[in-house]
Amino acid sequence: MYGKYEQQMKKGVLDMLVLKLLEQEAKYGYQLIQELKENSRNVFALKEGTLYPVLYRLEEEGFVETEWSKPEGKRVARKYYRITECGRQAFVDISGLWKQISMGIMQIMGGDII
Amino acid sequence: MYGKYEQQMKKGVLDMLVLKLLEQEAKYGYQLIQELKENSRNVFALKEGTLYPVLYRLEEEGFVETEWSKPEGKRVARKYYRITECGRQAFVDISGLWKQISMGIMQIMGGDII
DNA sequence: TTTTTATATTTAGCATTGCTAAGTACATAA
DNA sequence: TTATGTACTTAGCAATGCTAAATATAAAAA
Repeated sequence: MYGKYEQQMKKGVLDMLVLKLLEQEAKYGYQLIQELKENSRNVFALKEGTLYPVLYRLEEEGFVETEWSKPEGKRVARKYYRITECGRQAFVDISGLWKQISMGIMQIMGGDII
Repeated sequence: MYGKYEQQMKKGVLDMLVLKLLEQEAKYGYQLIQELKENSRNVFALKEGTLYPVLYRLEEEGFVETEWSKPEGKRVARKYYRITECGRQAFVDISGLWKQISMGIMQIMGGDII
């Protein structure tokens, strides 16, 4: 019914969420999809066609670096994404922005958001 | 620097914020711009070219109705926007969606958002 | 009277990004 | 030999916030 709002509201935060998950250790695309879905309790259940373009963008901007590797016993090779120093700084700045904006929203929404 | 993220993060919430401000009483465009800016402490400082298309959309979707009126002593006529019953229901649903999504974000972000 | 200013609305066109949908590739299991 | 599960890629659409500029009017200033 209001699906278009859901889509729009997610804009701009995916980069931040992916950087967050990469803060601890390098991960590959499929893994990120699973973790986003689990950690957000199904709110961010992305299709591949949504996540991979995010990763390519992050790489272009220099926020992550990639490396192919095929762990033994695994079916196919995986492309691991590792956050860069630049990416860590971006994460700090972008999440600061999100704090600011979500505070602005809460101030307008008042009691309607708890 | 990260201005594009700011722009994207605001997507989808403007409709909700405008409906929230219209919940109490009918208001006109310029007034909404000022209130959004003040209430959000400068986070949502919209140009006219941003707000008016939002209002037209809300009208098309039947969430608001409009009426021109020129209060005495005022310079120009104003177009007042009044929320409809349908708009009130939409507000409830859209703000529910925002709660859900922002909760999802917080769950992934953990301590980075407080 | 004429010009300036403040108020208020409208519109055109761009950039970004989440989505659907489809396709590729390969190793293991049936 | 075929089917399945894992993993990555790409094309193209839809939605919306932004910049920029134009229009209109009445009150105030010159």
